[in-house]
Amino acid sequence: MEIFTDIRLGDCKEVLKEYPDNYIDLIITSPPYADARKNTYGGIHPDHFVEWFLPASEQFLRVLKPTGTFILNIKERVVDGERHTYVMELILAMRKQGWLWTEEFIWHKKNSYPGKWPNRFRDSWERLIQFNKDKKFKMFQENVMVPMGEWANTRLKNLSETDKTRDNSKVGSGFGKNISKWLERDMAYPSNVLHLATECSNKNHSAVFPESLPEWFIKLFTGIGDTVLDPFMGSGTTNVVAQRMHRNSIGIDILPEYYTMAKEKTRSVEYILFDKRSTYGETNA
Amino acid sequence: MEIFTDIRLGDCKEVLKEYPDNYIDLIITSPPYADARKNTYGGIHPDHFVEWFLPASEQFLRVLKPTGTFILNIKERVVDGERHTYVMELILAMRKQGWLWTEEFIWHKKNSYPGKWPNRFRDSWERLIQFNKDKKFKMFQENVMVPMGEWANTRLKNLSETDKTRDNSKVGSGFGKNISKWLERDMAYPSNVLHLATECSNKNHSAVFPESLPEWFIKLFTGIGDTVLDPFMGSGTTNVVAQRMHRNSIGIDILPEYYTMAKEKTRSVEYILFDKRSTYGETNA
DNA sequence: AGCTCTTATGAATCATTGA
DNA sequence: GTCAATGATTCATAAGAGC
Repeated sequence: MEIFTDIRLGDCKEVLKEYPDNYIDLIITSPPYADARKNTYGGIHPDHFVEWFLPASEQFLRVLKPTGTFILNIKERVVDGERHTYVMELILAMRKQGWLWTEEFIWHKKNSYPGKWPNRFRDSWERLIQFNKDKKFKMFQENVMVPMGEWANTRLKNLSETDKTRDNSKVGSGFGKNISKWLERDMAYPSNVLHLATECSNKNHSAVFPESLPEWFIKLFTGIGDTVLDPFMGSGTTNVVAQRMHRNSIGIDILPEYYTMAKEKTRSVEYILFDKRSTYGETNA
Repeated sequence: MEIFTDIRLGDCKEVLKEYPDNYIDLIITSPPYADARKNTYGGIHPDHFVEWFLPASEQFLRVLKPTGTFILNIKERVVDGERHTYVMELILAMRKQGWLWTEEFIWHKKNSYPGKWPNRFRDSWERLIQFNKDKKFKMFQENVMVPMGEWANTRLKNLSETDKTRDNSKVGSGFGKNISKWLERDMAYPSNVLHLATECSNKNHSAVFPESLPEWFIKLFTGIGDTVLDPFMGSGTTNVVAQRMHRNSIGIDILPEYYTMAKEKTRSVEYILFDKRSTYGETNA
């Protein structure tokens, strides 16, 4: 199967006009946080973040399939001792635009930036806000099941003691079967809290997002051959991961440096995959 | 030192009118979630939650000291497949009332109940929203420091080798003193993500809140002899904890069952403490 | 190969200084 | 006075070095 990786230079709200309606399966992105990257993106002021973002999200709504999902990674900054309200205002405004606010995942950043301040602790979480066009959307929960670690040992033991008794007393019933399924299972569905470390390498890019983050959502919301969009791609992490997972992808960024970097990274992955395929092909096929 | 525990029956926005301005050091509460406890509290519809809450928060703002803090434990419900927006609307409305939205802590509920739904995973976090009256407020960060763990031992040893060199080269400087402080430390400041298990006992109360939750915030934001308020006390967990920690406390609930239960629990704690004191007194003093 | 040990650094925040 | 730049603070992770 052929898949494509479109790396585009330009403003996403303009570039996306070239794409048809209901075309994308998953949009996942981390826009430049308000005022956070003044040096690289020119600095959107927190007070103007919503009006800046809405024309883009309007295009996202148009190109997304009705069964598709939009995951927005964002966190409000502290401004003058308070958390700014632009994220909440954005969610309210996007609902008026027609989006459904389905869920909010928490990304717990285990290795958050150190520091000590008189009024607050280290900020070690970010929002992963899920929007949809329709109440019915694609979700492949079984693809992101996690091994039951210690959690299982303590929790399942407790459950099993009570339930095994009931199991014995109801031998042959459907209930018993359910319990045994539970016991045999060594994988569990995750919750809406993700524990991932930020990546410490990759000095080139100012907004590093660990590969496991897009990977998780691509597994959860798309199948092979589906199409993923990152409208603020930065160095193209999402596209690299999508390519590796055999998903089509589109990445857009307004900065030439990022465009070049992402082009480079996705190309090199192609080569690597090609090399591996040929190497492995000799021994396996 | 004498401390008091006031358990009151009534509507908090009315009862609080009896208390003076700038009187409370910490307000911590978990209001009846919109529509979540229809059977016990009469069910506030999500669409009317904000207008229902604002008269109460106005009183909270009045009775709180300028150096005090208000911690609101809340999570939006899923209504018709979407997360409802009443929490965000409440934050925006409370800021207009004069509150500062200082921070949002995440309570990660490690043992949230397992379950499976077609469109979402287990909800294993809640918001702990911090509001203040003033940018300058009391905070005793050192009271909630956490052990650094095994890993810290190795790391600190490693650091010391590098830093001792620097120390030697700058003998007598303030820098050297800093390093020695580092070496002696085995505790680290926490972040804004709290990992607590929910309590599974206490089936009587419909909004169970583990004792460690009020305990953490009482340690962080109050000293001995300060006054804590829980305006939707439920079974009185906050007051029991405050009493045990030698803080004055006020608990208010509109339901006679909770009033009675909280009266009972705070009284029995008094007795237990008294018993312990007399018993231990014989052997120790 | 598998360990342990070492080092660099990540979407941070606040107070102070300078323009 | 307002706004921008600089310095101080200090935790968890992974990549790299060493054995």
